[in-house]
Amino acid sequence: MKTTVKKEIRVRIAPSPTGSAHIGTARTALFNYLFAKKNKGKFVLRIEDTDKERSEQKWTDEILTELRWLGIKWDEGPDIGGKFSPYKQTQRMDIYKKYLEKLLSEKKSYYCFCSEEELESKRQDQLTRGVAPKYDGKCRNLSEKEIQKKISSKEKAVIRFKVADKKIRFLDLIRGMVEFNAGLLGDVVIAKDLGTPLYHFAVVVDDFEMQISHIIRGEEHLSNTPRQILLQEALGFYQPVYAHLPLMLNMDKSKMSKRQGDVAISDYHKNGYLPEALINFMALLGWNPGTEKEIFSLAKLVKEFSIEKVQKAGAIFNVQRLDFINGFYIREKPIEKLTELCIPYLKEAGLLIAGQISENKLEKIIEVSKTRMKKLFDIVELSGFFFVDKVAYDKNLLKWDDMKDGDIKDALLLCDKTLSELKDWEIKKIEWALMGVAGEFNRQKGYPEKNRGFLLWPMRVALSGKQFSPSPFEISDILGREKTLKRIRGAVEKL
RNA sequence: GGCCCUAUCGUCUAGCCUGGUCCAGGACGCGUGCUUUUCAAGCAUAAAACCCGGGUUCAAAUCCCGGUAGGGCCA
Repeated sequence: MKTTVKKEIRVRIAPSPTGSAHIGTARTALFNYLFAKKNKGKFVLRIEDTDKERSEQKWTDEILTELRWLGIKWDEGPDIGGKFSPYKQTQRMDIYKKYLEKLLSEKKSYYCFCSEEELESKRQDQLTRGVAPKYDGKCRNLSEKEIQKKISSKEKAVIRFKVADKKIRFLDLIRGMVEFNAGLLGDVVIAKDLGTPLYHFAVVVDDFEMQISHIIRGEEHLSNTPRQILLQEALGFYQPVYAHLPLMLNMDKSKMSKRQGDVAISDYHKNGYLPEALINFMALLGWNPGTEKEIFSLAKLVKEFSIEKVQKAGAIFNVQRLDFINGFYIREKPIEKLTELCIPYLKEAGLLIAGQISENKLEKIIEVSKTRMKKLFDIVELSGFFFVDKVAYDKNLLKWDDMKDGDIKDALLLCDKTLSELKDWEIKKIEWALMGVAGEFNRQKGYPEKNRGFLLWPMRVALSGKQFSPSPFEISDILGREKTLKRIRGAVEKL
């Protein structure tokens, strides 16, 4: 067995463009990227589009877009130097054909003429007998004559690989020694014909041709590994080093799926998760530096990463934790940057119309809202009331504690009066003025003196129309005198 | 069904290799308190776990064996 490990570290991810780029692809990409950068190696992106029917260019484009968004850069692959080949399988068919012919001529694989129905009935039979279903090797030893005859009479055929009946052991960087009994597998179909290789065959060839040194991929591929190793041996290839990453799981511990939440990277992108937050979160799903540090930039991850510290067990993709990390990164963002990021969401919601609001004011809005944001999209709900002319709300919301209706009105009238008399419309002055009259208001009404809610809650609701919002001072400051007074008077009229 | 992988608070995990410092540490979430007009943020604080059963040992989360459970792959 050749286990010549390549000196140069080269890793890859090999997504199929058959649907929206999956979050699992992002995680695998991240770990490959970290491993490559950590070891001064190369990270290769290969698009596996052997499945011609289901592969589409738009999905390839999406993979590229989302990986770029995440900041995971590949060193070789599509779009590097404007070239797409040699990393697109559909453009490499002659290579697969060459190896397929080699295997065939060396009798390491063979044409199989068994029909679907025949195989299916055998399978059922094996199942009912309680035996593991596997191909019985019927076409394994057909004579050259028989083969030629069947081919010339255009009988439908596939190409099978002779799977040796032996034990396959390999070292997995994460799991240690793993052992399989290949004999249980049965001869596997590696191509429909010379021009149509199947996944298991194409990966093996590509990984060799691209001189991949380490194959870091999801655990779902663990049981595919022995047959790939056998194929490598048959073709005289070296054996790359394997590392199988723990899976990302649904809440019920099954493999992450659409049914139970978002699985497309673009879903997270669109909802306003920050790439750095998603990266940080995903890295910590299955990896831990062994310290109590939890916030890592991509660059820091590269520094600290080591594949030995990767966990073996699958990890539940806990959105609550992602939200926390995302909120953390949002709060850390410089305000100009954060504003820039929020603008598309406000525009999309029809709240922000170009030129209608000054940049400075917009930044203030984002600033007072950001502690409540878990994701960028939240800004719409959080700050909508700043952008509209009239706020709609139930008048019962104006009531603080056990306030009487008349008192709510008086509170609002007092706010109106106090603010109307205010000379400079500045946040601190607004606050001082209102705080200055709050105590007296409570005394007159017989409310506990220090509970300013009796004055401020009705005002805050009048301004925001919301149960939760920034303080009335912050809102007044941003809204400006005219709008503030208008909203307060609007509330009075409701009562 | 067969094969393989996995197993520490509800969740992500530290500790396990090199047994004692672990009546198990951190974080999210949840509870409480402080701050406070609200919510959020911030700060403080509580509750919360070694899958089970044997063994080895003076001593086991840590080593060994056997179960159990969950997951993946194959079809």
